[in-house]
Amino acid sequence: MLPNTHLKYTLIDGGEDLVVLTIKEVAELTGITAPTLRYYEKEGLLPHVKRNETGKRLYDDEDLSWISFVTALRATGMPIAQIQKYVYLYKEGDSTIAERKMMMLHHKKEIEKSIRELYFNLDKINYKLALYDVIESQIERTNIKI
Amino acid sequence: MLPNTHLKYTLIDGGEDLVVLTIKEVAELTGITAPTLRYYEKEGLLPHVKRNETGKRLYDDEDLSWISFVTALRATGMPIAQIQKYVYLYKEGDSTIAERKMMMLHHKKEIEKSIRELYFNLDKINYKLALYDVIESQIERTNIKI
DNA sequence: ATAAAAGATAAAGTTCACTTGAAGTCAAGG
DNA sequence: CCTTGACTTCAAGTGAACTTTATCTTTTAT
Repeated sequence: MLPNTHLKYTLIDGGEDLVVLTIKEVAELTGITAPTLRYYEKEGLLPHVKRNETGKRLYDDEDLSWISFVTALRATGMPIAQIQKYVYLYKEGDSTIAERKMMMLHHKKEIEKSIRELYFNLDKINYKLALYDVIESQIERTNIKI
Repeated sequence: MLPNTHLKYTLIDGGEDLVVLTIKEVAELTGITAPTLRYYEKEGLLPHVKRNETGKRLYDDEDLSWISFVTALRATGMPIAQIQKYVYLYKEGDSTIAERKMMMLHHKKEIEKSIRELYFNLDKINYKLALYDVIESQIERTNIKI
């Protein structure tokens, strides 16, 4: 028996054992559904996800990093198309580092703008809540029961 | 000639002059397109928008307040359906004040959660940017030209 | 050995929030 | 007068991001 053949998801790669996960395990781990993982991959958001001999996806550490990164970009409102472009540049290699950095700088500014706008609008909600507090204290003072 | 008949958009209401705006003017003022204003009204997000004799919309101060409020709710991610519910409760009258306040408190918490999540993901982007800085300084040290 | 579970692809469907188009009415300017 | 532009309604269309369905293959468990 060859070493590690009893371990379902272990590959030998340059003498280094790499644990790989099935799509189901990644879905449970990340909270992203399997269909969405397949969709992201099809759209080119997840480069170099490997397959086993029969075509089933196997996710390694690097894939998990990509998923985490893509999730952060999505959660901060970056459109799929822009992430697509970023991954395309990444695949182009080191000559695109400057452009990728620019994209991230720009996105950082966008996130900061979103945060500022949320605070601004939160103020309006807080003002509304303050009005409700005034109404409540008026009701108390006048002894009106609801 | 009756007073004010030369002013297109002025009504006399309880001795008080109220300036009212056309949908086009409101669109320019708020940045919300006329179709969206109609859509919001149709969906019940804007109560008591008046019309002139021929059915054209006329927006007064109170309508502008509602638009501003609805805009703040939308910009902070409240779905149309929930704003609908809020306006429905508003129309029900004072007996729904407690529930409306609860909705706003809950929404405030959601906004605060969104802000926390944005900061959390902004950290990841900043980490990525830091990596790019490291790469750049490496390039400088080794005198590699791109 | 075989039934059930898990994975694959491709295409169609869903949801949300608008946006656009079609067709008609109304007011102002040349 | 009559054309132009701003309004109206209602219905259909759009785009983004998934999600679901159908059909087929592979793996796992009894």
